[in-house]
Amino acid sequence: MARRSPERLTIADVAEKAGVSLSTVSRVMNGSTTVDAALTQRVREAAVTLGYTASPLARSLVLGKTQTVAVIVPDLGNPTFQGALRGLSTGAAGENYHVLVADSFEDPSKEAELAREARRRSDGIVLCAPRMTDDELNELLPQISPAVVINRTPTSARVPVVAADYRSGFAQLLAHVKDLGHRKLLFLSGAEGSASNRDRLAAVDAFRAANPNIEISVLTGSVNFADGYASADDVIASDATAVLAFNDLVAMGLLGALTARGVDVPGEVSITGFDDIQFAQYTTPPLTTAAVPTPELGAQAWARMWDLLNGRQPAYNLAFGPLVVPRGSTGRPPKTGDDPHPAAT
Amino acid sequence: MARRSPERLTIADVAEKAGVSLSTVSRVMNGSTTVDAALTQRVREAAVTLGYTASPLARSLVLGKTQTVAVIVPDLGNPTFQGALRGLSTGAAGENYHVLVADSFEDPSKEAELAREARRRSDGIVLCAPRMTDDELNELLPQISPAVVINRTPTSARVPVVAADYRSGFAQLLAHVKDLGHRKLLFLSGAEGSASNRDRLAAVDAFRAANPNIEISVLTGSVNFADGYASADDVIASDATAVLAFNDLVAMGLLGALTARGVDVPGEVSITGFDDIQFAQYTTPPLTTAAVPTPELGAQAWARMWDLLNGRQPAYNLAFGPLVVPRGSTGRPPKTGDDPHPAAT
DNA sequence: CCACCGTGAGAAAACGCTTTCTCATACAAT
DNA sequence: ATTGTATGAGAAAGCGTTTTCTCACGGTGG
Repeated sequence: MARRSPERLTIADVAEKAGVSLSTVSRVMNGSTTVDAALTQRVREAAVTLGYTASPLARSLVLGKTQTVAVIVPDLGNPTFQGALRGLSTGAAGENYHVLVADSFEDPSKEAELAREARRRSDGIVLCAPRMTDDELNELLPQISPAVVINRTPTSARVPVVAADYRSGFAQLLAHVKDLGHRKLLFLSGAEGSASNRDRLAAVDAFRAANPNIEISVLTGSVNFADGYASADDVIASDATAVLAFNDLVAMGLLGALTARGVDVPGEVSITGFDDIQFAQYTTPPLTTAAVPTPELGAQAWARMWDLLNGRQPAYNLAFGPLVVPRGSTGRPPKTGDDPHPAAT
Repeated sequence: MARRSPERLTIADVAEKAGVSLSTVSRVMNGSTTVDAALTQRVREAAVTLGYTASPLARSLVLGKTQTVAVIVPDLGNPTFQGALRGLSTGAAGENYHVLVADSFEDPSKEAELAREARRRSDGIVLCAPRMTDDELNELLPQISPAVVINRTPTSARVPVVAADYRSGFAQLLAHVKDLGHRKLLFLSGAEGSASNRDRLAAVDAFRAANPNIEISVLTGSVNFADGYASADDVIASDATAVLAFNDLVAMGLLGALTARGVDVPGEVSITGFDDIQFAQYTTPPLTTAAVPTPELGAQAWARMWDLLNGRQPAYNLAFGPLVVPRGSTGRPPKTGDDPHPAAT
């Protein structure tokens, strides 16, 4: 709240100074035409010399809108959500909207309450809650409407969705390593029950069905650097020739650990990430990954929120098809005797 | 604002259901002891069955506080501010405070107005405004009090400051490359007038005075990847053997460009960054840099804001002395005939 | 010349809460 | 029995706006 020591400036002060009633000042400030030109002028001057601006709080209370949207993210440290936040913030700023941000710290049990509370302080919610259950989500969404959901599609609630198509992106990555000749794959999957993880697993299942001769094992629970780093031993123990990490963070952690152990990438093991965060191109070797335009995700989320706020039918749901960016971390598998399908040289 | 379609639930509804007056409900909700136990119970039950929670807006208006702090950052895409935002958000969440975030897009002319507007919607401002002039800052700070400033020290206004000591950090980096034997240095400086850039320049000046035999040239205006990448030609044209980039982003961009041109790092040119962002250790070669604990910066900023909000004397100002993390991107300079002080082999 | 109407400005209600003020009740003290 | 004092609850006054309602004024038409 603004300082109250120098007696907060109120609309009454302006009215007094201009010699008119409160109502007239309000009318002038809100651009009502039904005010005499001379009075308008007087009020304007009074407001300027006093340095008056209406209290957003009082306006919000009577107008029933806060000029604010809230974003719920599971982890502010995650580049994906940073990108989305940035895109959203840019869009909101363009319409003079403010952004309230809340970090749920990957705790699905907090997300709903966080969202409800944030909703009361804002005009709408942009929700990134990959780990919340479908039931919770379906129950929550009607309560916090208007809402826009990022990176998952609620089963029942009708709500605008902006997402990266993790399934198709992951399918492309699988095809990429298959084309390179890998026949023994390992997927370092993310958090159990995370929506985008389910999408990746769906791609794995489809791939398995289509390629019975290719073996894919799954190791679960890797979402960040440390997890990737810690998985190195398991990766080595499996004798997979290609490891598909849940995301770039995991891939980079794994890459670091493997390099430290003297494992050659991609000579002995190929690694892929996901997201194409700004830094993926600077690893050693540069990381093959699937590119997700996160700021655009945020921008599109804002576009839909803006439609909603203006009572318009929001634009179509959107799924960005990630593009595979082949870089140095993937290559042909090492030639070993037990390769059932040796690549033609 | 919450939905008004299903007739927003108000304190009057609870009062009616419990058969008491509004005042009593309010007293119960705010933990006043002067309410009969039986009534308290009735009110509690009514509130729960109705699912009532007081409107934060109305409370804010009458209480004069919003339970919200605002952060102004110059660029949400910059890892330094992301880290600070994260640390701050964590601290605020711990006290049930909310965080409003505004991105000034590196535009100093917007920062002041952004801060003033944000201040009116919050109880305090955490300001990262490295490029605002001292005069503007000194004028602004009293208007938005309580405020905490990150990464610069206002000349006149008395305000808590939490900062990384860029000068000492940069001095250490200079010493590091000097010790390696470099005698011809290049500083890719940041935005003219940025506070943390001035600090680095101060370190350069002191270093020059102390080491007249070492040549340091300065190239100005690099703050991100692209700038670093674009500076490659200038870097090659200067025949410096060590380049100190403004920050890790610039260093990584430069590194990428030099690698692409076939320049050996650190064989031909050594490179240092600044900040030690999470990704600096994954470049090729890993980046020598000075580590700044950005989340801690945010956490400490919150601690001071919290003191301020509670009318306490805020904790001492804090300057984190960054630590040099020597990695692969720096090494001994190449031996050339014109080296006046060839390193002993 | 009077009734009527449009124009524009002030008074007052509303937004949903907190808190002070006021008052009724009950109990202890004289 | 009567005054005094806790105790606890309701009435009402804000907090700073917007907006509806009301009304005064001056000009037009009959």
